[in-house]
Amino acid sequence: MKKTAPAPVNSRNSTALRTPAEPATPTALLLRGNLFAEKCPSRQILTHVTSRWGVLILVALLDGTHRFSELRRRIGGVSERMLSQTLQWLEADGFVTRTAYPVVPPRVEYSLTPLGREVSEQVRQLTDWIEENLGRIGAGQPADGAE
Amino acid sequence: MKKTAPAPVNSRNSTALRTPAEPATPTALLLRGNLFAEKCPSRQILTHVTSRWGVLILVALLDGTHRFSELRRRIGGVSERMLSQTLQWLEADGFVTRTAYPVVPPRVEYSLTPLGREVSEQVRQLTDWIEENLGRIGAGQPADGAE
DNA sequence: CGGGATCCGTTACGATACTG
DNA sequence: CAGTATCGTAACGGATCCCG
Repeated sequence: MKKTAPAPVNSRNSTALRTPAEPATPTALLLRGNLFAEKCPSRQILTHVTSRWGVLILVALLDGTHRFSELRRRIGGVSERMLSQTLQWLEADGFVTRTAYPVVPPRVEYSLTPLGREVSEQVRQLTDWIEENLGRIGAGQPADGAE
Repeated sequence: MKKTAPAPVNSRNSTALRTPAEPATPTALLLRGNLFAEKCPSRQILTHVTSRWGVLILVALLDGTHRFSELRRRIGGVSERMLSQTLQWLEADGFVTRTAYPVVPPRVEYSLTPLGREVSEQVRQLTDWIEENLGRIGAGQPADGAE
């Protein structure tokens, strides 16, 4: 009997991923619980999760598995480059699962891990708050129209 | 009777502040409730709140008023420029109150507005989650040591 | 002396084109 | 369809100067 479904490949060859900034400073004090410490691992994670597209990706994946192009279409304004990059960060952090089906045309699906679902819930609470309180925000904001 | 305390000046002259990116796209569909729409106001706010330093500033201000230099010292790695810039965003959004005392040496204090306190609480829940679950994060991460 | 506006180098970002 | 490579642009980060 032959395989009807191609064996999906999870993750890629674990290419070492680094966060963009964080230029490394002398004092390497790892204050684990201190978010404000520059070298704290939590800062790294926070950078990924709260990155411009990370937030939207996590929230988007809350309603289930999505393909690359679906995410791209859904998240307005994201470039392929950044979508790919951010997904790799989140995958390396253990928040997102990447499943590639070796078919043609290629099919890659992204979904949240149990851990990822937890963060996403937290992120979602934040975004929900913002959307619900939009009317109260920006009192006195110059409404950027002119440069 | 003369004033014992100098009159503090709240906010500056409302210099028009714009977010860095968001290059303006053709379709100006304002889907108010849709975070994924590029032009949605909530995206603007989200960008400020989840910006690299915005998160840390909001959390830092949760325990009360802080001076500029205090924030700078507390938030490891932030430059004066970015701290100032981010504070201006948050002020324009109505999250942060800037109070400048016309004394010498100058004294400027930043604190959360009631609205700002609400977002900060949301942000805090996220950062707390990250710190508490650090041990579970990064399973399989290549532990980037060399480049 | 504290804060932020300016100049300049570095780096991430966004768009396009190309590969599997 | 799902990315990676390359390049131009613009934001970021640091140092300095200026103002109060």
